[in-house]
Amino acid sequence: MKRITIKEIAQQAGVSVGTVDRVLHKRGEVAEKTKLLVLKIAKEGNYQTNVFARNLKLNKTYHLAILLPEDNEYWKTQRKGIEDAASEYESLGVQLQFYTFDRSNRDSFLEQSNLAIESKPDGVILAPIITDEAEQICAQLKRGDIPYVFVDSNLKSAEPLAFIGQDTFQSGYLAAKLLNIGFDNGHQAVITIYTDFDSLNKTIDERISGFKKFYLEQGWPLSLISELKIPSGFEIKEVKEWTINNGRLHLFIPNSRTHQIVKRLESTQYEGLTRIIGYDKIQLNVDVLKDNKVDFIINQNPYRQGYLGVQALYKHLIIKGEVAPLQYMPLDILTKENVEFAN
Amino acid sequence: MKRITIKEIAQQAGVSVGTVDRVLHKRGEVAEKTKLLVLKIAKEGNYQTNVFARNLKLNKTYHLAILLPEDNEYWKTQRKGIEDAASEYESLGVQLQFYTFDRSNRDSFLEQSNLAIESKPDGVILAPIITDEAEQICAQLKRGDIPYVFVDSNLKSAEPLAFIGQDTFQSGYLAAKLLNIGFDNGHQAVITIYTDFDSLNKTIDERISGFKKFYLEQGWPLSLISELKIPSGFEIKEVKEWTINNGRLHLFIPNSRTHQIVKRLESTQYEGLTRIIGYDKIQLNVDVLKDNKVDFIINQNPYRQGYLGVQALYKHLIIKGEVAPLQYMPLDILTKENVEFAN
DNA sequence: GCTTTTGCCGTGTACGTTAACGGAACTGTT
DNA sequence: AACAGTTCCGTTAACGTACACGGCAAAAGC
Repeated sequence: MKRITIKEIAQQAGVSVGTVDRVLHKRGEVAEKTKLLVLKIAKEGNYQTNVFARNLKLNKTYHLAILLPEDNEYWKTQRKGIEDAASEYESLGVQLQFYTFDRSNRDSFLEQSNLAIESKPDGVILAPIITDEAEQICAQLKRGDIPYVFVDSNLKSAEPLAFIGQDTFQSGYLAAKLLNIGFDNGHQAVITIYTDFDSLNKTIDERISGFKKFYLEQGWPLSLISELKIPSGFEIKEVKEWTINNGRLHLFIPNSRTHQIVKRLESTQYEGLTRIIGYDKIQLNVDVLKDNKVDFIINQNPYRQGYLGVQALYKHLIIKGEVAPLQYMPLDILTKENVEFAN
Repeated sequence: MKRITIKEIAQQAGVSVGTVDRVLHKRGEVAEKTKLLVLKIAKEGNYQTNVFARNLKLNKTYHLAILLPEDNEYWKTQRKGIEDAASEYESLGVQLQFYTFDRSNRDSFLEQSNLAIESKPDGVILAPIITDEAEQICAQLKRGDIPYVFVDSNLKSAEPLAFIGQDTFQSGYLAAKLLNIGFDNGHQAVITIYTDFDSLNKTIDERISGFKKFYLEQGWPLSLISELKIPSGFEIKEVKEWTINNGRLHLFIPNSRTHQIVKRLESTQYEGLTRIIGYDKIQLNVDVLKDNKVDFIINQNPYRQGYLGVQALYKHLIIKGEVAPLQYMPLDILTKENVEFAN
């Protein structure tokens, strides 16, 4: 299907390209009658603006502000995806500006957000993990008509251009299932929680809720599930006590510190049979996975999240096309056997 | 980092844009001395051709020939990914032309391939599942300087612009692992093979090899593994005989017909305990997965394969950027719990 | 010496869109 | 009738690249 140009529209309508342009851009100053005529011809002629011509003319560089933490490999991978996407789109005028905040510090988030906003970006990618403050910031962005994309966590009320991340509740549900494959009866499980770290985190809560839901649905008593609260500088002596009845233990680690727990189990020379599941394909977790010390890792595809974040803004800003508002990452199950092929 | 334009290069070199253009396009007719000067300035000025300007000028539509089978949902999903990608890139001049062949018929492949080549496409996406003929075709494409991308299966010798698909061997290995989770000793397994269908298929062979490798590595006797050859219009009476010793059976279905096998098991009222794994997230398999009649499905991400195939050619033809030659799909493990989030 | 060939280079136009600018035609006011 | 204000529209110059075309000089040919 061939596409018509504004010049052709102008010819057919008996007006000039300037008029056609005013109609198509809703810049006013055109008689209702001619406006309708132009629109009619445009529609019939399958008019779509030529992306190349538009961007050549505008000759704009698109500044994307990236508002993320950087404290671990998960976030670094997320950044890597963003950088790779940006370098692909570099020739199309996409440029990045990173603003890094400390996710245990609300003020640092606000400070960096304000810096980002002051830079008057064309689009923003952010992880709204500090919810209240993120809502404030998004309200500001909305007022300034700056599109923003969420990665990692969602904040439905803030109505982002797109959310890119995982269904955390369901991932916990899946974790419970995987821990119980091959066992017909409900099994004892321990959830490890870092008191100084996970307690502020909605994501962790949702994973745990999903985990419990599985036990409920199976008709297993929730008393099977214990929560091990771990303060900073922890010891896992308590693990032994929880496994006396049958010597087998299920460990659900709802954050990315699986490797730490495993190391601790080793140092306390725990010998009961265990099945362990954790989150995030960071190198230390991959190591323990390959060593058969962890059975499953659920991957959040941080690289892809970052990549898709940039792509969403690219589509919105440059192509001016539709963007899927909800882009759920798959609930990737990683084992020793397939971890090499995960991204 | 700002980018220089050919006009600026021309100015600095004291020549005209025409000369700069001749240098950059290696069209000759320019003195060695000025050529070197121009290249030097271009390099120092970080020259990159403006994608918008180039494509506006060229005003080309890029015709991609898609050479795939269409006999089942797997291939249809693959096509869907291709179509979606193409519609995203439509405004950039990407157009598709489908050529559908019957994968059990060499001649139909050759016929469609030749049609595709005669259409003088700018790029080709194909599944080289009929290996010998595919090599012929690729040789022709190479002679015509037409870039081609492989999806689904690879053919290393043909040196495609990119291969996009799964490591089939490793996927079989993974399947064996998943079937044996929770069992410390080697377990009896049955592999189902469609004699009229799978026998020509290299992919199936590799999956089975990978499956066996797992047993070997565990030190389990290969005699545990039986192969059930299924002719057209099959009956699965034999299944019962293979499970008398302990009543538990592992089923490995190395193709996408898992749902058929399950239906047969039901109709023969087989009551032994089974764990079943198959391939491909087609609706019928999703149904039996959700019904708890199948434990795992390994997904090949056909949608993503198709999407990435178009993207690879887009990058090569329009952006003129680098394309990763080996793009392995993750070995996606699907269960009842996460199948909704797979793509 | 002249013409012809060759090597090298500049000019000009077009691709489709955008938006500033200016101007014609019309309306309303004094 | 003169003027200002409003509404509507056309003209034009970019944006950076690609390439056809023509042209000038030096080298080659007779």
